[in-house]
Amino acid sequence: MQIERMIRRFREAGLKITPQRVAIFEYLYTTSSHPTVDDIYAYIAGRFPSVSLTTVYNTLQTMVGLGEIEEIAISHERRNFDPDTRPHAHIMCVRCKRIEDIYTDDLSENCLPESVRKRYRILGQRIYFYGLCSRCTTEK
Amino acid sequence: MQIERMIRRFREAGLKITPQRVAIFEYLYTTSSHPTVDDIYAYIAGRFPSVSLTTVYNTLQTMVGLGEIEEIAISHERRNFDPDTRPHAHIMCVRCKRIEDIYTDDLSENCLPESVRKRYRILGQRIYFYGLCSRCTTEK
DNA sequence: TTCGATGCAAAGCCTTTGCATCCTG
DNA sequence: CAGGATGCAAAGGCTTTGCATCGAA
Repeated sequence: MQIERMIRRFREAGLKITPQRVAIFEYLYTTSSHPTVDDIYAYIAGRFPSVSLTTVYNTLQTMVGLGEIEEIAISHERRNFDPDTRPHAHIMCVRCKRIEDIYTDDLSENCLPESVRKRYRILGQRIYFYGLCSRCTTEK
Repeated sequence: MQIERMIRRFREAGLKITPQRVAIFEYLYTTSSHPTVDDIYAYIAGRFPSVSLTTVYNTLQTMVGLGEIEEIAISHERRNFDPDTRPHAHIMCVRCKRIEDIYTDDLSENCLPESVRKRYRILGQRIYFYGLCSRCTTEK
């Protein structure tokens, strides 16, 4: 299971397992969405009233560093995290800001011309779509 | 020319043409890069020492609203703007943060499955690549 | 002359930093 | 027991807001 995996991952990296960190793992891997720092903080604070934002920031940064979660830069308004590191695209509704995963085979690595590819060591890729979801198209 | 075009665009939209705004147009359309708010502010301030950040923010927001420039969300660290609104991708060096344009025919609209497409009115798309540029690979 | 645009200062967010204390390993 | 992790408060950036003044049309 994902949570056990993260615990192992942290241990192997010489990092300590704290109840706060475990709670963050739990939240990340049992929520289907793409939580923000505040989403995570709100949840953890429900279980550890004394938890600090600092801890949430630290842990998320550590997990990003381990390559276990990814930051989604789809919007400057918010910083969302994605515990699913398989290559996939995202679509955000510009009105309700909800983010949805898009899984597809064609992730257009191919759109990278040779001229660029030979001047970079490619480390990652992101594909974002923006639109109005059906709910927001209807409302008002 | 681009600057004249923007002036016309603003007039048509019932907006006023001020020297500050013209200076912003000039900077945007004579710089090949992907400036941040501060890049733009620094330039304008060189010509209008009294210019305020507020004016830069306002004008950029207005231009985004008119669809004349685009915000690049490739990084949460900075907010970059792109005066080139033709569909194209970007690649950022994760070390020096430089952003480069990538023009290519295959912009993988196709990677959007029917199941998603029918639930959204698609408004835009962004493709970002992350890598290490040759200069940064060599250095240090 | 009018109403939008500007500039300044203050307020607001979000994120990071410093440091003493805590607790995992 | 040692060193990493936590929590708190303060500092820092960036962006927005409010408001009086200015100036394009």
